[in-house]
Amino acid sequence: MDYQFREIERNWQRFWADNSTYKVDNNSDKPKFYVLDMFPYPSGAGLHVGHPLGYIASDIFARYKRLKGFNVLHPMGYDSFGLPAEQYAIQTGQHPAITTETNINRYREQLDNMGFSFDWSREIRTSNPDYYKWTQWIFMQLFNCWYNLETNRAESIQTLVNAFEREGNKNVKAVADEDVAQFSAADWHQKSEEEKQQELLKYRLTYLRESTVNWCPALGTVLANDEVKDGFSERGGYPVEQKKMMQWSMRITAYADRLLQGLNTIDWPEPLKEMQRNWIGKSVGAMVKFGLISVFTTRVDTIYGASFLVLAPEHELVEELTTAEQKQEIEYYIAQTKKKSELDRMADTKTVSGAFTGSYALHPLTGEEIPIWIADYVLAGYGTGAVMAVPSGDQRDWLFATKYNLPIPAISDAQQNLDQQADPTKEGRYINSNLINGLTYSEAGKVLINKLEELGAGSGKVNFRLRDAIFGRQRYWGEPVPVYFKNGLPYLIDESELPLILPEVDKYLPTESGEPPLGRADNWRYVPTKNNPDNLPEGKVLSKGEDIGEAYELSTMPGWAGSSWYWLRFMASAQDREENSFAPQKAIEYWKSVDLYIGGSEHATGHLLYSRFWNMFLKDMGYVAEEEPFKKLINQGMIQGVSEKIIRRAGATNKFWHPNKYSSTPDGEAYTTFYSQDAARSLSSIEKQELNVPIEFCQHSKLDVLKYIGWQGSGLDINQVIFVTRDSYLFKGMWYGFNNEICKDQNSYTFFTKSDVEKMSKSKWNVVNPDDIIEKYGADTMRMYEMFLGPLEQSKPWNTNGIEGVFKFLRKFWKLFHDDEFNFRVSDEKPQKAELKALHKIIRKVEEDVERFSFNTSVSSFMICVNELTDLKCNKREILQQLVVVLHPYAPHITEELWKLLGNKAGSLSFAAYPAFNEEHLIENEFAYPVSVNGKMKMNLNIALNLEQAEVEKIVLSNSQIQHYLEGKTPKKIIFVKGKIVNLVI
RNA sequence: GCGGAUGUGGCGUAAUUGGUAGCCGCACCAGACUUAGGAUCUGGCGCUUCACGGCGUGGGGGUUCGAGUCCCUUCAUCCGCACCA
Repeated sequence: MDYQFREIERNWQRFWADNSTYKVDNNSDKPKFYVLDMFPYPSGAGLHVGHPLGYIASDIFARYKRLKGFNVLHPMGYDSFGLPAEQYAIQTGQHPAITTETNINRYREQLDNMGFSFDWSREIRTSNPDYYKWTQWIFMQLFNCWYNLETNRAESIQTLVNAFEREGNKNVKAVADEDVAQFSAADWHQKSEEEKQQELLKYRLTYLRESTVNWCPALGTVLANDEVKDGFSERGGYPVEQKKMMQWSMRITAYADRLLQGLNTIDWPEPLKEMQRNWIGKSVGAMVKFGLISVFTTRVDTIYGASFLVLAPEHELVEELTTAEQKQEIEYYIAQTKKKSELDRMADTKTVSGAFTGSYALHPLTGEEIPIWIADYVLAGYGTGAVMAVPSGDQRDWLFATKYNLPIPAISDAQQNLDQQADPTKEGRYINSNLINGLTYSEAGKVLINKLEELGAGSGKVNFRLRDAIFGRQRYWGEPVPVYFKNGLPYLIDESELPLILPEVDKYLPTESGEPPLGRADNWRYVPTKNNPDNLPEGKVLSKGEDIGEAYELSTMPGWAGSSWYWLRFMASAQDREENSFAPQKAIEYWKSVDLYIGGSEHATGHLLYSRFWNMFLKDMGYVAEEEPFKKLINQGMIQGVSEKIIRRAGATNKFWHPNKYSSTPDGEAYTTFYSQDAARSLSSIEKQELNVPIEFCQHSKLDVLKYIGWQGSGLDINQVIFVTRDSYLFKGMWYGFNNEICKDQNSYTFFTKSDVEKMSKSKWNVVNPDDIIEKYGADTMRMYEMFLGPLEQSKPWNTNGIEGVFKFLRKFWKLFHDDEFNFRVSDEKPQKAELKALHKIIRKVEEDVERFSFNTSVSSFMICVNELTDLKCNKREILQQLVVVLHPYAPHITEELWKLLGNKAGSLSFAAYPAFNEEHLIENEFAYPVSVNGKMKMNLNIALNLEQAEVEKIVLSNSQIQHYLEGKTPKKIIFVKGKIVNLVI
């Protein structure tokens, strides 16, 4: 039999499943290794060839590590809560759980097709109650904790209550809401229960607060900052506006510094770390009080140049500060600002505008009165929403001062051209700066901060750009928040009552009164078992609005909740999940953290930041073993689609004209024609349109015109289509005169298409389905080809054209060990030197490549290896036995089959030891290596290794490169190491 | 505007990390076998030149015996952030 890849692959996939080959145990003497993929959201479109790229890479690594003797955890699951299933539910009424289930089954089928070595016994779905039970549980832990800056970790809220009872909050150093007022122990004791809860809410790590949120009216929900791109929602691209709402938030800002510091301890791509650093946005500066108004500045040294203050139009003091005369102007300006969309405001960064409030503030150091303005270049959301304007040092302040004729005092002797622009220099010495006159930048800061602290007018302060994460979503298909309300205050349900199951609703839309969809659920009320002796009798169902119990929270958790801890759940084996924890402590101690995480960089400021945050919190609580969840991270590049387009004259219908030789149609406008790309260029004046054609009709930018015409989507009638040309020789196998012959039954016809790299999408007809590729070439070929395409981390377009090369390689490999009748045949003779050399070259190469994730070069090397063995007509058992192990991570099916044919036990390859590399087999007769002269310079020397020393010296002396260094002298000494020259002394 | 990355044949890429630039594959060309080839095998394939040779890693400059690789400068493309005080 020839290489029957489909049969081989199906058999092995069944074998692996039937034997649970890749089920992993939490108890093992072997060293552990945890390889994780970013689990997918199961969308309705299924997987295209771009999706598995990362999975293939991680699978190669996981299989490689297994062969190397590691106990490898390599799980997979589904991030199955999310918007698309809900949007679909709104349109069709189909329950999102059903949609999700269908999609998951489809995903699973596709994933199984590719021969991945996932331990499916550990599969998770974030929308399953036994999973989200623990998502809710973590939410509760966060709610029950506050962040103590003294110990720099999260602590139980009880320790905070104790402190309040003992001495109030004056010595409490916590990350908390900004509006916490000081109170004593006595004050605390006087507070009512509600007031106490109200106060504690300001400290909890999940909290409810009125805050400005990104509201997306089209989606009917709030969005987190990372879910908004350029003023539009990431999903769907709907406009997003700012709105004040009562919202759940997570106090991620408490971890800002640790999230920043931790980046230095993990092996992640530098660009991704940089993105997180920018997102966290730490800036070190000072808080300064100008009377009532606090400002944040990173350049406190420029304080003497502050000639006015600017507030954000939304600043809370604006109304108070506005004088009667200025009222109209200020109100007008605020109205104008509101009208400007987020986009306009971002686009226009060149001009500044503002209005004077009429009030003045006292400069804390000079005591001078300086005017207070408002302007929209100051953001309400950053710092204090107010800045001290230093026009000589900041370009925006300079523009503003110039426009409104405000003073621009120089503050440094190094500042230049202040009439042209601001000069933010840190050089020179300060002038006009009283306290710091004559000092340099590095000296000034301390002096000023000391003085400000002494005056009680300011202090050093670190500011972060990172905002707390909005946690509620006004949607149905998400985890219910395990909270009920009593007298308007949130309380946790009892832990024993988890999971709080998502209720059924009649529709997936907001209620008439504008509440989230959960407002439609009957009986969505908490009946506290402890507090309420009249607990509901069994079986009793409350009708809507019936007043028993307390109202549950109506919003659900955001999409990122379930994915912020899922790698921990995988640590629990299937039977461990019965236990009363998200994962047994023993399992967590064993697996610790993810050793290799592969996924897209689009999660840089979302998932990857939230996950680190939750992990750090759980570390503080002692639930996880390590501070950072993902030790090494690799971003696989995106695989884009290549769409093929034909260009035709607008309104063209049935007639094809091959335009290569002519610049106009045979009889002018009467012809409706399709043009090639080249023709389109030369005919740029004619109105034309681009049409996507299905890529399966194209190869190497050539369109199979007949297939295209026969395709329904072309809208053409094959019996009506006419080809016209005068250049009959252009067309192989057919002749078309100028006489409009009807085109039928022709084999080939060359029409070029224009290729564009775009995202894969149905509407572009450029989606490549992995199932089709596997059907035609097999999963092994597809796996290797995806790796062969280029470096893993690089984005690249998918191009099916080259896949034949990889396919040929596998078939060649197969045939090498089969005779002409396709019987498996190996020779038991001892391998020759050349054969061993080919083998050991690939052993070393693959080991090096896999360790540095350079999978593409390995595939090339495999091809070279098989070419060499083919030339040697090598079919030695000993060679194959080892070669198969090396190739296995890349092409698991064919290698398992050959392993079995070699007489090994089926399935034992998966854990066979990796063959040892032996350098002796690689020693070559001649090679180049670097040599130094006087221990310094290096040059390359080609020497036959088995020459006598004297002969080597002869070569040295005749080498022109070396002569250059010897300057005509004879070397005094030639230093050999292991028979090689390494240094020449002259 | 700030930050990051990338630039090598017709195409995807490779280069022992400063040492013969272009491995491997696609496409293309020629040949063999064949009734046939969208099968298989063999050979060729950076540009230029009949040839010897010359020129070549976006452009310009530098360091070095030697630069795709290091330094400076410039251009182009992509990504991220964007009035962050």
